[in-house]
Amino acid sequence: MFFTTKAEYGVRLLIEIGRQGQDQPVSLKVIADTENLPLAYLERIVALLKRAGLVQSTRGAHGGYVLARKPTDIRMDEVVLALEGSLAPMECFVDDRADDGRVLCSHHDDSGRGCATKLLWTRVQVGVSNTLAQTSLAELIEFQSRQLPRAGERAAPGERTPAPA
Amino acid sequence: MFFTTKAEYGVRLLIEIGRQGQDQPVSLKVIADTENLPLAYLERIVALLKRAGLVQSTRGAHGGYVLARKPTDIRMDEVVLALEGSLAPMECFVDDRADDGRVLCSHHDDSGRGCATKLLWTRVQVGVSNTLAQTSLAELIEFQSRQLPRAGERAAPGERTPAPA
DNA sequence: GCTATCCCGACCGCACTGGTAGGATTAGCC
DNA sequence: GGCTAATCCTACCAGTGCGGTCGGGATAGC
Repeated sequence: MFFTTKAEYGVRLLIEIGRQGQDQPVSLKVIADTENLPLAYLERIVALLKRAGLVQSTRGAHGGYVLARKPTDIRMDEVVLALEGSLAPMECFVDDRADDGRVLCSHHDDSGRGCATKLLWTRVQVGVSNTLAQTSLAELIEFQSRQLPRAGERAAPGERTPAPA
Repeated sequence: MFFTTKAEYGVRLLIEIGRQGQDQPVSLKVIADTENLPLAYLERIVALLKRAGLVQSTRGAHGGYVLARKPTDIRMDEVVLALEGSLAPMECFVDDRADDGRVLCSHHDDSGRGCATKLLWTRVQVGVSNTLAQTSLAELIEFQSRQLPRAGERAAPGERTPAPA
């Protein structure tokens, strides 16, 4: 597994904000309750989303968070990048370059050649990035709403949707 | 970053075995020296590759490892899967299912519905898997050989290939 | 002023990663 | 038969980051 719960919780946060926050801000407490997630931890995660300009906050009573943009304009590559800090599939591949732009690859810096593994990880990173970019928050909100027809509603016990392949 | 050095070192292992081991087995010592990697650690990594049937070993003096198949028949999704244990992008997504095949998702097991995040991580996993599957060991060996024209040879000091975009 | 909420830094246990140590086993070779 | 080169195996260890908690400060509605 390579993404942490930051990505999981953060995406859920956005989905819930999108679903419940049409007109007024959504408090973390509500989300923590409905999603059954630790509030204090969510606070730290939503800070990442705010820093990335994906949500806006209102302080004080009846405060909370709203999406900074329309859900159709929020792509998941932005979101995951904000939450995880990087989409690089390998340590030696995170974007810390030398001043001249050369990529530092610790195990080949003596020869200075482009390593074959770099080719591979580049392809992976591009693939992940493209995949995430092709999913918008709006799509996930819509998917979620199909699963739970109305906000707060819950499936009747025993009536479980068969896993959609 | 989400792959560990196991994947990095393991892929390099295979490349070196493929490059140097046309006729005779390649010892880990040689690889550890040429790639400047810790021998004892490589031992544990190559064990993963052997268990997955990607390499074969010969014990004793002049022993070492050879590829179990032609490099063209070794796809990187197999390799990374063997090394990392899983390609699942999320913990709640690793393939440990209930007996009936239901996927366990810890945060939604009370409602039992497919979560929207699952949709997202599924796409990512398929994307990564496809990307890796489209790269064969042969391609990486060839790439590496272009960088270092002959085995053991090294670029003249100062003559550095410009990073191939 | 009370309370709900965002905000922020410190702290903490745990698991895993990356790596080491030491030895057992196997096999070529003189 | 010994020496040596190599695979194999288990245990160990330090560091780091993850997931989570705690306490408190700032802010705003009522």
